[in-house]
Amino acid sequence: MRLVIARCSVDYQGRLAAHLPEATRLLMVKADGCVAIHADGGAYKPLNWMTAPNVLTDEGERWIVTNPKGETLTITLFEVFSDVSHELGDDPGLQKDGVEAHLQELLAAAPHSMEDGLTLIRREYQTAIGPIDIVCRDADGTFVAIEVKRRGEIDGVEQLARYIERLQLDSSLGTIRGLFVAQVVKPQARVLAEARGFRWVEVDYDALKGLRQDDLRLF
Amino acid sequence: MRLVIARCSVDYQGRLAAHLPEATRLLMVKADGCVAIHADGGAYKPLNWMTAPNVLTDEGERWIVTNPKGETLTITLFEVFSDVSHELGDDPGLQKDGVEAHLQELLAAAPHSMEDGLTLIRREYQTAIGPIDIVCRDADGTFVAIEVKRRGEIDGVEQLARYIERLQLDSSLGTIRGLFVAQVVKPQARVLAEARGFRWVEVDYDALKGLRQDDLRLF
DNA sequence: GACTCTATCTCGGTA
DNA sequence: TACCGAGGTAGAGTC
Repeated sequence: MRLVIARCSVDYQGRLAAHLPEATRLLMVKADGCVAIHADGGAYKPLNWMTAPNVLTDEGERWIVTNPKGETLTITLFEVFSDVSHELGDDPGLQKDGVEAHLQELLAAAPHSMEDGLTLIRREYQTAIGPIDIVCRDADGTFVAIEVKRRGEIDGVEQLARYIERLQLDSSLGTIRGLFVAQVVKPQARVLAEARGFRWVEVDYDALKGLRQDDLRLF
Repeated sequence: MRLVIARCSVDYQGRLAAHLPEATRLLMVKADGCVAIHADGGAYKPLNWMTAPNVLTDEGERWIVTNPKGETLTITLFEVFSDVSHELGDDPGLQKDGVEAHLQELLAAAPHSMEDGLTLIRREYQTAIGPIDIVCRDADGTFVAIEVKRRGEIDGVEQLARYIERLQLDSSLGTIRGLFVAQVVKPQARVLAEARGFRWVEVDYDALKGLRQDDLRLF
């Protein structure tokens, strides 16, 4: 990684046209060729950038970055205050915990935590307008389409409505009802879900993790 | 701005939990207090970060960043390779050209490029739930509500559906039909638009710009 | 301040 | 590879 602090102006021509007037900024060049131009505020997005793959031509007082799509980033350097390079090596990467995918996985492994008597049919059930998170069958044998969110808001309910509408058209599953599951279901989402005839349930992520721990201990 | 290159590990506890194992990375601290941790690849998003407002406690081998929402970022430093600071000052900011606003402007100036026989009624037509990008009248005198996107995806179709539903309630415009316009309309969005009874059209931004040039030459 | 929508989104997954 | 959805989305504009 190369870090240059310099007074510079920048022009980008590509998906849009953009210009940065002369000022002092940080130029960051990563090992994979990515270039980012940062000001001293406004995290974390750079003012301007170019993503890999690209080619950096360093003519000293002018850098020209081009990529295969024909986009160009032109940096004109007026004064360089600092220029340091350091080899960082590969990064082992970020370990995340608590995202929607994980929540969905835990729920699929324990459908009863959403509603008594549910049995899993399938995760990521494909339709023409996208996958339904979880499909189950309830105690009466009725199909239940389940939308999982970390935060249950209106657009999640709409998503579920679309899927069910679609399923009714495409398939011969008979009656399908909707179930909206989230760690927190916002008031507006509750109202809309009920208006659409869907049940909604709040689930506890940490309790689910505990459940999973118990499962692991059993086997 | 302070730039530290160090072997470190990082933990974030907040909207989710995340952990970065020990490795060499760039730590960027901006004048407004924002902290970002970058690896030597990947545009332009940091591996981990904390946005302002926050408080950085520098205990030498351990940095603890906390914000008013109760989120914490803990950075443990094992070895520091470089540590430079530089005052950048305020940035004049980015000047952009060529985003959705511009596309909308070009289309409003040339409604026939979306559909033959359209005449412009109004741009940014206000409703209780937000503005409709463009409202036109077609050859038969029917009102047409138009949603403009650079990339036409499902969200945009839903947005159009909400506006039209709202318009039908609020106004006495009679029948209103929807038109979904984008440079690219994704397959799922096509399916949903058709299911909702909306036409969809793909338009060419560069051709529209050419059109505008021609107009300018005429006057 | 709360809400809405855009983005040169980025990033990861999958067909 | 292209497409699609999630995001600690961030950031800008509006009410």
